[in-house]
Parts: sequence; structure tokens; C-alpha cells
Amino acid sequence: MTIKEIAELAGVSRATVSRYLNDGYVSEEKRKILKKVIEENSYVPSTQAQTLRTKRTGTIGVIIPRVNSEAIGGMIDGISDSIAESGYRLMLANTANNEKNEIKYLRAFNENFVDGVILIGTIITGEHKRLVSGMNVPVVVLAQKVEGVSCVYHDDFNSVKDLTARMLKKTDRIGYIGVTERDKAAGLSRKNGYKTALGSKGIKYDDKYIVKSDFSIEGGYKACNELIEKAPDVRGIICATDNIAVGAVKLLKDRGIAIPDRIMVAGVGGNIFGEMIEPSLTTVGYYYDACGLEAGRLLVDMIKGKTKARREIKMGYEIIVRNSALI
Amino acid sequence: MTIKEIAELAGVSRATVSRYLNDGYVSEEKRKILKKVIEENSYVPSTQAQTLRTKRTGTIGVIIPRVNSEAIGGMIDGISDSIAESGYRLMLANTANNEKNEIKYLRAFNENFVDGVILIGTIITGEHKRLVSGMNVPVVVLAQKVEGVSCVYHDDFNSVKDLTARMLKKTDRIGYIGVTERDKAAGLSRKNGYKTALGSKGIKYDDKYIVKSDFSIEGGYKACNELIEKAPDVRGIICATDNIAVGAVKLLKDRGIAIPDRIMVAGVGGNIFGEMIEPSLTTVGYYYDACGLEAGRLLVDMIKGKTKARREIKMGYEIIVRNSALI
DNA sequence: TTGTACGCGTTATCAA
DNA sequence: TTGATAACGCGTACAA
Repeated sequence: MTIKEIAELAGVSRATVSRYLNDGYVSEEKRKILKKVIEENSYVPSTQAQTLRTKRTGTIGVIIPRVNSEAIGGMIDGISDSIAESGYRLMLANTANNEKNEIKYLRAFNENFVDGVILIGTIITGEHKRLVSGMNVPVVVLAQKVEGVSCVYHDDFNSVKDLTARMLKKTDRIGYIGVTERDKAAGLSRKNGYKTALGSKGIKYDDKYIVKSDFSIEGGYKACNELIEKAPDVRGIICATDNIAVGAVKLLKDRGIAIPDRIMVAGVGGNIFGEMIEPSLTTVGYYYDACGLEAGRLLVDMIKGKTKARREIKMGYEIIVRNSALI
Repeated sequence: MTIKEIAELAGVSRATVSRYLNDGYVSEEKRKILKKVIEENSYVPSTQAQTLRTKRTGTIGVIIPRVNSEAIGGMIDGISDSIAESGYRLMLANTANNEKNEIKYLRAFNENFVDGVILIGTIITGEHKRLVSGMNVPVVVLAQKVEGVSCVYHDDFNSVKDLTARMLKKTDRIGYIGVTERDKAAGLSRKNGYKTALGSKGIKYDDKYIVKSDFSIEGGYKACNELIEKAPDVRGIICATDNIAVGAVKLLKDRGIAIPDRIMVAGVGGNIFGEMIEPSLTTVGYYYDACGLEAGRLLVDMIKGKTKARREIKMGYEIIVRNSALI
């Protein structure tokens, strides 16, 4: 079914059908006929043809590093909700943790397909920034703060600072298991939060208490082992992610070290499995759904031209105290 | 940049540019010029216009109940991989666990946007089946077996039958915590697996050992309590999902019942958190990634017309024995 | 091997 | 209030 056939069936011109569907500047009489004909033939306009004419695709592209993650799942849920409200569709591009793919999809989205892009970032390189600045559709970066680009991000810095400060009330000897600082959010900001908390209490930052891990549970396991070898006097451990914290807890249990009595452990992320493990995990919770919602709204505003000005939205957090660190 | 502008810049006709981009029936000389002009202007053809002409959108629609789940995440990863190989894009429709939304998106995908649809199903109603049969793009149902429709699904029946059979070597008094049987896969098939295993050993199916839960951890917690009240002599529990099993484990621990010595517990799904909890969870693992991969390939074959015949693909499973049931 | 000309299904302009 | 008609960007018979 095309608009032409509908027009013929209804005995009007294509233009009238189009008007009926859009502005609605049509006489009551023809309106009735059209309603009937369209319903009977269950006619739906071709999105492609519409896009060709109007340059509006009605879809939003979301670039994600992977889909199999609670945090990302939550953010996508939020995005889905907010853009569905505004009648947009969602197109997902999964980069499988490959920076090159991010660039590729940014390019693709820039040329076609979408009216706007949400990039759930991990590592944002100079090339990313350049590309994003030059895009001809609006872009919102999610979960990373990027100078000069609209973004919605978690308060990685203050949340870890808070977490560390609370643990500092129990002990001065706190270690840190971090991740690559190329990831500004999970790597750099969280570590800075830890450092700043130490500084506020006049404690000197000491490399002896710092180790690095990848994002896996096994990574956390190994890193924790390294840490307690380097710094046997450590009494608390802040882990940059919950995954790492789970690995750390495992290692400590395997070595017969009492949690939290001998060593406290805390993670970051608020993952659901934190409350399933033994002991349950003290952590920082972020509002993933709300972040996605906010990003979706911001982007839709930008698309509709409501918001000319760039915006940076920093979201809140909550400290979730459980048994691995009673702080 | 349009094909017309490129043509002018290169001093050829639009048709030649189009041929260069598609069939490639162009002289070496013009080929060189075109390559240069196209690169210099970083020209990319408009997908909408292409679609309008060719009726091919180059994208595949995936309808999912929610995104925040390990199983679904794994399947999407698999789909992404396989369709990216074939040059298709992926469009995601999140129904937020609402059957009405599934119908809505099926309709939308049928009219526009996509060359094929993958439906990750939970509850498949008659309306679903009718709609799917009448679609004018190919459809593959994932994670549910649907008569008369191409589908890729887990072996819910045999996996739970196996699991139960192995537990039956330790005890005859096995309870079952199930979910709604409107979900044919997680509800009906798994329960039938349990029943059949009992039958094979000549044990009479007894309602006393059966309770029902929703899909949540809390649901499992409550259901398990109900079960041990109804059947205090139960020595093993099969849970329809890992989530439920986690709740059950929690309840038993709270009531001071030793796992697995007094009561064994097993789940279904192979979720990662099963190995984090204490005791670690015996479960059935499915190959989510592989399922998604298979579904993607099947759909692409159907789109390209290679596979006229409907196919039903049943995927394998593995029993993962951990500490909650040493079977 | 190349170019002309038409059509895909819409929306937008303009004159009636 | 309506209808002709052009235009969006592309692919493809067909003729050259």
C-alpha cells in the first residue's frame, strides 16, 4: 500500500492524504473517508520515503562497548524509556570492546540512519573527541565526562572519595586496586577520589598500597594477591569495580584472611551480585537507569533544537554498606 | 554529498558512479577518478534512498523483553557478531517485559525498517503466532520453540531431566520451584523435564513437592520457604532459574539448613553469579552466545533466500556441578 | 563501456 | 480547502 493507492481509493490527491497524515488541514468530509480507507487497508507510510524527503530518520543510535553488563543494561533501559516517549526508535551498535569499532559506528551514524547518537564510552581518545565535535548530528556521551561535549556521567570522583573517607575512620592503611587510567571515569577519577580522601586526612599517598588490574574477577583475584604481598599491613581495600572486589574477596577467603575483621573490602558499581556473595559487598551504587533516561532526554532536546547549549550532567550516587566493610 | 555531485566532480554520469559503487562495470580509467573523488569528499550513499529503490534496508530487528540480563546479553552479542559478518545492522526494540509491546514492535517491523526479525521470546501467545506467520519479512524466534516457525532454542527439557536424574542418584525426595507455564521454555519444558526424570525412576509425581515462583530472587526465597513448610522431608530442590536458586539458597542459610548436606539445590541458566555465592551453585549452562549466532545466521540465510525451508534448531547444554549439589 | 530517463513513496510549494 | 508538480538520492532498463 502506498499513498498513491490510498489517494485513488479515497478519490482525493496524494497531497490531501499526506496532509491528513501530517498537518491535518483537511475537510471533515474527506477526513472521514480517509480514516476509513487507511484503516481498511492498514496503510502505513514508508519511513524510508519520509526520511528521504524530510531528512528525519526518527531513530537514535546508541553505541555500546558490550551488552552483557548490568550497568550498560540499566542505561539502555533508561534510554529506551525516554526516547520511546518521544516517538524515537533505537538503533544499537555493539562494538565488542573495540575502540576501532566505535570510530567506525560514529562515522556510519554520522552519514546516515540516525538523528542523534548516544555513545556509552569507556576509553575516549583524541580521535573520538575530534570525530564527535565534527558530527552533523547531536551526540551525548554517557558514563564519561568529556570536555566540550554534552555528557551524562556518574560522580566517580566524589563517590570513591566518600567511600574511602568512610573507611578511613576505621583504618589509615587502605590499599587501592585500580584499572587503566585511559578510562577517565573508572580509572582516573575513581583513583583520584581515593587519593584525595587520603590527602584530606593528611595521609601520604604511597605506591606500595596501589596495584592495577583488568576488569575481570580473575584480575581482581591476582591483583589482590599482589597487594597483600606488597603491603601485608593493609587493613582495607578499595576496588575500582565490583568485579575486581569479588575477585579480591575470593582471594582473601582462599588465604584464610577474615573479612572485614582483618581486611575490609569495598567495590564500586552497585552490582546485584554484591548482595549474593559471602560476605556481601560494600559498594557505591550509581543510578544507571536514571542516567540513560537523562541522556535520552538531553539528546531529544538537542535534536529538536530546544537545547542549543551543551550540557554536562553529573549524576549522584549512594554508598551501600554491607558486610565486607562495616563503614 | 550526493551521487549527482560526485558525478559532476568526476565528469561522468550518475549512472556510472552508481555502477562503480555496485556492479563495478566501469573502465579502469574512470574507476581511478571515481575512487579519488569519492575518497576526497568522503562520500557515503544515502541508505534511505537505496532502500527506497531496492526494498532492502540492510538492518535486522531484534525484539527483546529486557536488556539487563546475562542470558539476553549473551544472545545479543551472538546475534551482533553473526549479522555484522553479513553486513547487516542491528535495530533493537526493548519491550520492557510487556507482551503488548512485542506485538506493537512486530507490527512496526513488518511494515518498515527491517529485512528480518529475531524475537527473543518469553511468553508466546496465539496472537504472536498468527502475527509471525503473516509477516512479510522472515522471523526467527529465539529461546522458545514455536511450532511452524523457524526457531533456535535451548534444550530446556532434557537439561532439567538430566539434572534431576543426577540428583535422583542421591535422593528420591526432590522438590521443584517452577515459574509460569505460559512460558513454554522456562516454565513448561523444564518442569516436564523434572517430572519425566522422576517417572523414569518410578517415582510418583507429587504436588506436595511443587511450588511456584516469579523470576526474582525474592520470589525464590519465599517459594523455598513454602516448599520446606509443605514438604519438610525434602532433600533436594531443582529451581527453574538461577535467580530462584539464589533466593532458595539464601532462605536455607537463613534457616540454618546445611547445603548440600541436608538439602541440595540446583538452578538453571549457568549465570556467572552462581560461582560467586556460598555455596557455589550447581546449575545447567546454556550456550547463549552460540544461540544468538545461530539465530543470526539462520535469519540471514532466510533473507537471502538460501533457506526456503523452516528450521528448528535445538542447542545443547552442560551440567555445571558446584557445591550446592555434588551430583 | 557509458549516458538518458524513469521510478521508488513521500512531503512541500504553489496556484487554483 | 484542494490538487499538480517538483524534489529528495538512488538504481537500473534501455539505448547509444
